[in-house]
Amino acid sequence: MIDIKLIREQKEYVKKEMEKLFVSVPIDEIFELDEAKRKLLFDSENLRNIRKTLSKEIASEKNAETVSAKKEEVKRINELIKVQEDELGELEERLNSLMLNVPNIPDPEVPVGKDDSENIPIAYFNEKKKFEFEPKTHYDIGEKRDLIDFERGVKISGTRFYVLKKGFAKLQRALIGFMLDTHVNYHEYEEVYPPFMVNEECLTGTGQLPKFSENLYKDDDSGMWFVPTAEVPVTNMYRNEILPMNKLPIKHAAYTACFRKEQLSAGKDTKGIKRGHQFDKVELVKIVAPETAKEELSSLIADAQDILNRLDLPHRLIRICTGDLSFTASEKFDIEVYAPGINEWLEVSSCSNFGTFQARRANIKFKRDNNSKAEFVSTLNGSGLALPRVMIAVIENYQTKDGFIKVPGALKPYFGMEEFI
RNA sequence: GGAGAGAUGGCCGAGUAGGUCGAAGGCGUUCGCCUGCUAAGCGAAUGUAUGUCCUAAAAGAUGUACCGAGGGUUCGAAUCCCUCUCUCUCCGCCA
Repeated sequence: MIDIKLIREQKEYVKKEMEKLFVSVPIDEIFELDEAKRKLLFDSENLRNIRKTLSKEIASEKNAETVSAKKEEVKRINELIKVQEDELGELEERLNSLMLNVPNIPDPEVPVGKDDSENIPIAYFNEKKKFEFEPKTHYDIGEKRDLIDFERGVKISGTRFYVLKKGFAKLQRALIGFMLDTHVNYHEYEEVYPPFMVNEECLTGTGQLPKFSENLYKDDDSGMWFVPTAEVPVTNMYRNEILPMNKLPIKHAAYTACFRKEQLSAGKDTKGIKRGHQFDKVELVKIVAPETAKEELSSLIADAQDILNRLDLPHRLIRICTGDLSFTASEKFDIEVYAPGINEWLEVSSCSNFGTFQARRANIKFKRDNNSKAEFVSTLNGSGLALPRVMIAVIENYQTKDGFIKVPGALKPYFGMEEFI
């Protein structure tokens, strides 16, 4: 949520920023609702003040007639208050629901562009590998060697589910361990293992709700939601908290499964394990003082990239333009890894700075010292990394001519004596 | 799932014949004094949200709300009533 005061005091500026996002946002309507709300609030507060005074007078008044006269007066005032506050409640509800759908304001450095075609690849890392043979796709290798079972995945769950077997199941497990270990041992993140199911406030707090409910799984019985990313439970660990400055920055690395409905047109991205309803991910989450957010974003990106560097995988960094920013982000970079079999750049991480946008929704604050007032923190996160696509990259980049996978050096400790999958 | 107890400010903990309670007291914290330094002692300050006035802004002044959440009774509720949530203890069940 953006600060309503921005709309109140700099309406035209906010409108211009929203234009950069190429979305239509009812800023004028919000502005007017806010005006009306404040006026009503002022009036009803004045009435309450009068009521309070009268009530106190009743308490000390001796004369019975005066007492009952004043009681009648307060009753009349209460009726007025009731009318005003009903209206106020309605206004606030409308205002709030509109505000919850206002996206974050982009950072000034984000290039203006209408959609993903205007994202900018800003750097390439690690050479693409040269093959003396035509590299196969991960799904060809997986099916041929019985390392992925797509049919049984569909049988037990449905479309876009698969079963990893043997070496591939182990590879995923090794990658999870490797990623967590790297972030904890070399990048100073604190590992957390959060619930995979959360209450509704969490999804509102990080901004998935109310706008994106159609992409989330929910258990109607308990009212709990399956996490679409570890960002949700981990950021919300600090919901409604005021953190002391010396706790910041908080850096967490968390493994979770992620669940998304991914209501794509049938046939898109259906091959392989690139996009499923359930996937594993190691997520990096930071809670920081606002003035450090931009440098923390840089180091977060570097931490995510480090995984790919240690695996020696070719990848590139993409700067996301305004039109392709996610709802909650003020600035975002994607990391894409190259997979030679399917010949695609695959998004394995999306690193975002949310500024105070999520902190406002989730009410996460900090105090610079004991006497200073609480301010909103900035939150950031990025995948570190998404498992299926790193799997694809490892499988396809490390394949041998005869369909085996050479274990990358960084993963050796997780494979013991095995050199090939 | 069954039975009982409870939910007050950063923490502990008063406060039920409803009124002057945003809330005693203690601890902690901050600032000042004192002291060779530290401790002790003394003094002061110390919640959040939101509105209005003032200001270039901050500061400041002032209003309102908040004693788990929501609703009700009343002129008036932390205090009474209802619903819900959570925590603790005991029993049952279970990986």
